[in-house]
Amino acid sequence: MTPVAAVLTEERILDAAEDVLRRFGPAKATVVDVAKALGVSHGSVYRHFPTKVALRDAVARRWLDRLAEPLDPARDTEGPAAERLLRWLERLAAIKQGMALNDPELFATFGQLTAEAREVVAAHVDHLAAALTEIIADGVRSGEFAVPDPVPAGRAVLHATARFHHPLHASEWSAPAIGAELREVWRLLVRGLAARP
Amino acid sequence: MTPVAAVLTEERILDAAEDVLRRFGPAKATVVDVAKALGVSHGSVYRHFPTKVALRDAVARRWLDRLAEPLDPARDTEGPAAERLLRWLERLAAIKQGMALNDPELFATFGQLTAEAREVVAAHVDHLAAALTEIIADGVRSGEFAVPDPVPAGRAVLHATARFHHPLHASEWSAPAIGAELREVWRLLVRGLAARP
DNA sequence: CAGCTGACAGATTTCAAACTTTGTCAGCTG
DNA sequence: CAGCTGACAAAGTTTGAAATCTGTCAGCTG
Repeated sequence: MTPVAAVLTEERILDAAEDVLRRFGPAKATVVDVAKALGVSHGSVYRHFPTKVALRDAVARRWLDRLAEPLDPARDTEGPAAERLLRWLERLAAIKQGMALNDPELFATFGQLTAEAREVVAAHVDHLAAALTEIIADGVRSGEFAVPDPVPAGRAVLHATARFHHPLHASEWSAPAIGAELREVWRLLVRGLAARP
Repeated sequence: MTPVAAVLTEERILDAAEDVLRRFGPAKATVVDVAKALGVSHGSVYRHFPTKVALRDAVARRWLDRLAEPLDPARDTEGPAAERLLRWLERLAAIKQGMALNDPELFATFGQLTAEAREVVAAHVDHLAAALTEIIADGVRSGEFAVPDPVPAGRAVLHATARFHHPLHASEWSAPAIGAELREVWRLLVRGLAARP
């Protein structure tokens, strides 16, 4: 919708594609729409991205990276690891649930990529599991937690809380008790991670 | 396919409807198909079930009950509660995963009912949570577990293992590591349930 | 007269033809 | 001559008319 005559960079294409996805959703967005928004022919878009799928993946990658930024464990180092873990899980849930509310079409795109088991989503999941592993390893270092290996523990915590952040469960997030349910699972998990006295 | 002239009971209609659902799936099965299989007009089916949805729910109810039978905690009382819990979770996962493989159309019906949040599925989930609560309460009685209230704990364990039995996650069940992942989550959960020395 | 039938209205689904989109590439253009 | 265009084939989607399905009910039948 802004056919400005400027160099056609990957950056500009991604911006336009994200906008088109946000407005039309994954089902209706087309490469022609993206080209139209840039004021070029759709053939030009194919000079920068080999397929529509590659373009969509690139949009998702950028956008999942942006989204995961506030989940860097280095950003919250106050208090016991158990509490940092709860805050992290609640932040993740809030991010996903907020996206589902405020950006339903981009969220639907994310859901589709997850259903298709795209590599970009696997990378995002690995990133989240690594953040959990970091918090758990930190708890082990301080003597608060005692697990043989923080890596599978991190993955297990992510799996055990799938209901609260996995896009497949989005329809369950409107239940009023969902926050209490997350805390109940967290309670069990931190007792499981905790060192014996 | 067996137009035997006999009394038209709810039982016989449910049998026929289950068969039709199994063969055609939730998307293509019609009330006319069910009537045809019974050798009656579709109007007759409506004398016994008010709507197609009610008929489908009744088939699902009967079939979920049958399916949950081997999950009665009274059927496995050997050994520590922690191990009974693992066996129960593995049995649940095996039942769901086996159904997805052997009866894909009925499983798809179940998935649809879950997505639509039908009451019949809520009852099934309550039943499963109650079974978990029973195993946990048993562990508390024997001093093996120490939780303030086994009821929310049972629900939390069911939620934390959603990835391994919830129909939304069916596509993830073909991963070879899925069994190990379940045991990893279980390990964390039983440590969380366990009494302090 | 209890239980089934079959005709019916309105809603939903199917199907095939028309149209749109994807991905390629020969050639134009600044 | 790097980068873009626009015409094209194959694949996929939309559309609307025809067919089917759902749910009702007056009347038939054993």
